[in-house]
Amino acid sequence: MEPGGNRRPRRGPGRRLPRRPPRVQRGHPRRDAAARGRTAGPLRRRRRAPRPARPHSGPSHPTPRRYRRPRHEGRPLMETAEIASRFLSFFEKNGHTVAPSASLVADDPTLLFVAAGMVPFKPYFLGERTAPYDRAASVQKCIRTIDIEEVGKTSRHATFFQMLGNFSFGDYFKERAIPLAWELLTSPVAQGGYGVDPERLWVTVYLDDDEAETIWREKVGVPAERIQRFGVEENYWSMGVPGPCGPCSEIFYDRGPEYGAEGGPAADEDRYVEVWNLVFMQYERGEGGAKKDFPILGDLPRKNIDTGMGLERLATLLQGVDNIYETDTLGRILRDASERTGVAYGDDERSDVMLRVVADHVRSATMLVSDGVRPGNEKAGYVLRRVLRRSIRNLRLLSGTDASYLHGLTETTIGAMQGIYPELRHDADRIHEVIETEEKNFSDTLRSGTALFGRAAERTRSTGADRISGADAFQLHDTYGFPIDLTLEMAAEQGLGVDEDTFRTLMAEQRETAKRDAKAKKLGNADVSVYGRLLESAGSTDFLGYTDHGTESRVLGLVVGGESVGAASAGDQVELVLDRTPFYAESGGQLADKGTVSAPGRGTVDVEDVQKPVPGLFVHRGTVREGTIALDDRIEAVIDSDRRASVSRSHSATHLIHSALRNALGPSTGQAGSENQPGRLRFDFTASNPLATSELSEIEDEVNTVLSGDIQVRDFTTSMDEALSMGALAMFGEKYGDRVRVVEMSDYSRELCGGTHVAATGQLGVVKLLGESSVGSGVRRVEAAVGIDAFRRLSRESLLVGQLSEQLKTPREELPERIDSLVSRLRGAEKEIERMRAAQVLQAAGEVAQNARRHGSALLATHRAPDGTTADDLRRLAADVRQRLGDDDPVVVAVAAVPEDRPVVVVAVNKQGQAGGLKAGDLVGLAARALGGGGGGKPDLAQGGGTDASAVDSALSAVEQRVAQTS
RNA sequence: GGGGCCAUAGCUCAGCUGGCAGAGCGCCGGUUUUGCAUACCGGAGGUCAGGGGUUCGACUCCCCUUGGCUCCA
Repeated sequence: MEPGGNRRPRRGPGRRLPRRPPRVQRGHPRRDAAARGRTAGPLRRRRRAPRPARPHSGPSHPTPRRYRRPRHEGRPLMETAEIASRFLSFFEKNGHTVAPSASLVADDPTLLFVAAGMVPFKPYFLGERTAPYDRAASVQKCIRTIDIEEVGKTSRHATFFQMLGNFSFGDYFKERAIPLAWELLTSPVAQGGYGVDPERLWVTVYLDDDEAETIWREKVGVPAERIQRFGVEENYWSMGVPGPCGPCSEIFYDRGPEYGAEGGPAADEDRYVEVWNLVFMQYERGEGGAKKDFPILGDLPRKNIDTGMGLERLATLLQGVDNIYETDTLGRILRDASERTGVAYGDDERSDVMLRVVADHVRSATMLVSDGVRPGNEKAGYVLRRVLRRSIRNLRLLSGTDASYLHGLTETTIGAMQGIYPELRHDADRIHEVIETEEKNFSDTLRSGTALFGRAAERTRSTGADRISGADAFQLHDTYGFPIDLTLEMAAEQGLGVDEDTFRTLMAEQRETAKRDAKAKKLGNADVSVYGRLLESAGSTDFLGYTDHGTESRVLGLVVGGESVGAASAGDQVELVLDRTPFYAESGGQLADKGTVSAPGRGTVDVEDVQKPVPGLFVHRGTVREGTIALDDRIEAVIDSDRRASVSRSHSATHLIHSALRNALGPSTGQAGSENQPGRLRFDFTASNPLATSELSEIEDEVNTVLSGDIQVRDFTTSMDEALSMGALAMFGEKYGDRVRVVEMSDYSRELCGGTHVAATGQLGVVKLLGESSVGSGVRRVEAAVGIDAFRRLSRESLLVGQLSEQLKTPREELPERIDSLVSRLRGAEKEIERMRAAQVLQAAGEVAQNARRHGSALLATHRAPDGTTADDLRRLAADVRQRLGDDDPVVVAVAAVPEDRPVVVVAVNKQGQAGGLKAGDLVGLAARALGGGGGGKPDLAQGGGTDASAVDSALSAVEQRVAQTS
């Protein structure tokens, strides 16, 4: 850490750095170091020496804000949106289906986010699902946070990026993928290509992939000297599990001699930058220990193509700028951050890094929120929180103030990105709200953290140390979320250091325990592969439950204790996979059906739960009630129809409540989860404030009015686009482009939904909201009873009110006022009693004081108050008597009583008494021991007690003895 | 998934090794009559999140539940 803190990096004359000269004139430009990334070390060590102070440039001359525009003057700049649309139309022209970007939140439970362009297509490559097309192309949003610390320090690390990719599912292979990529890159701009100079392109192929090399040389015409061979590390792809694998071929761009040595990608990674990676899924790989050491089982029956080209990186090259942060989109955000904070870009490496971090993080946060992620303490929400808080922190460092720039920057980000993602504009209000709420939460954290820091600093100084301990710094970070860089900075401001080594050790320890734990958890996860294999052998389960409550079917899979078995017998916990099923598997908040699966004459299974551990596979969990059940058995599957009907009522009610909520709170209210049980439902939604009671009853009223209209409930299947254009509500993470099921209740409610519903809303009977509560920050929950359960509840409550009315002899409508008045009268009466009792106790004070006896110089007053006198009263009495006896002589007052069944004793001693060695605590301890207990307090007033109520008098005389001895 | 912390007046929070539940702001009343939070005096306001335990005695110690904050994965 540098002395003096770094709160205002650009302030202070010594820090001002000269603007960089244009890059071509630089012998060994600083940016090259940045481009070299991780190998270059922390940036601040590469800072140049400051230039002498600039000549005085006149009064009231504002600091010029400089931002280096991309170096493209004189030729048209191809904007990122244009690069993306060219990519898609090129492949569309070549027979590809354009697939819209999937949500950043991965459909795959093993992944936190979509981190590569091929993720949405993974099921097709793995053969889990049949692709609806042979060829596809996409621009895919991606989030990757592993390198979050590198962001801004290198030319290409970002937490959010977009991948251009074309995919072939058993259709074309190398012979077509290679020329297509080349054609798009090199064909002239006027003809829809990117117009890259072919002379600047190099390619690499895998060690033994002669086939690819031949295509490059003969079909494309790349000279042999610009083709290089790379090994497993760079040019071989596999997923680390059995499945497809194969060689890759990459296209590199030569940025020119000023960036490094000649000799192709093998020689210099900074000069030759990777542009496009073509993956040829050619072989089937087997089980293997190490990641690069596995057996090849043979050729894949259907070979696939998966390619990926980083949109930001391509834009960097096509726009002739130095790094991804200076391209049109990120550059716009960066420039905005620079203007808002008043910190010029290009002046100082450290503030440049911060500006880049802000640009990247604000963009990531905006995109994440748009895809439905909310800041939280785990998983996706935590990643979002981290990037948001890092941006706020960096903005504060840059501007040197606590001012908020996030709203404006988010707005700029939406403007910069809406060309590719028009939904951002539509979601703008919600995005702003989420981000600003988090900003406020972070401020609260910082405020309380600052107070805690102050205490830690005080503690440090009081022990004479000059460094805040690592444990304190870690506690601030771990428990209170107070960032370590802030601790360092504030410590420096107070002339203190921080024990960073210990801090790091503690951090490493925490990481270790979390990892160990995650590993232990893996054991439970391992059996997911069982279901993968089942899906492979059995195929997707046919779901008949929308229309049928029972069907004949066949047992295709049987799992006991996580292992596939051939048969199970009575008492076994089993998991069944059927050919087809009427059982609804828990999803979309709707609980699973229950029922039975029986093989006539052989055995019966009670089905308790149904889940889809992998998409498409229904797993029926239950217990074999009698007989046996075996693979290939012909069975009868029947669901519990009453339960189903009840759950369906809840689900339909959920849709009505959803609509009513949106009508009441506005369209930014989104569903955040739900659970439909028989007769009861729970609906979570986004809202920053609690619902007023009046709003709740309005919503309830609206729902019941609508349902009594007995609207037909209709469902149909359509395309996602069609559904959205009809205004159907979709949860986040819904797969775009797929066929979707829509459930509609005339124009009142229309939602994408896979669940089961009633035929008409009249079947719901009545919906009763039971209450509203908070689930977490920004998310609230309503619960409701539906149908007969709702009726019974209302009926019970009505009965209860009747009972109250009778007991209080008050008409029902007047109950609230009646209770109010009863409560306040009761309180008044209690206070009066308290007051009177205290007065009564104190009445004795005069007499007690008069009866004080003298022991030597000391005055001792003892008194046994009547039973029922409380400890509070005894204290008042003792203090009162002590005061009456004055300060002239040493005074001891000992009073005792039995408030309930156990005796209490209080001793008061005045100043002189204490000076003479009479301590209330000691005396009371003496008395309390006589009572069979203990006691304590302060030297002037102490209290004790015991269990033996008959010993009160001897307790008081024990005090008297001691006083007599001492005085 | 695994840790850490917190819950006290309407709000923000103090409350030490268990012994009388507090401050600031806000609110109400009075005096003052005002240059951007006017000053002064007085007052009301508490199931110390809920439940159990230890103890003569629990806001304080232990356990459970609920809610919130936070870190790591």
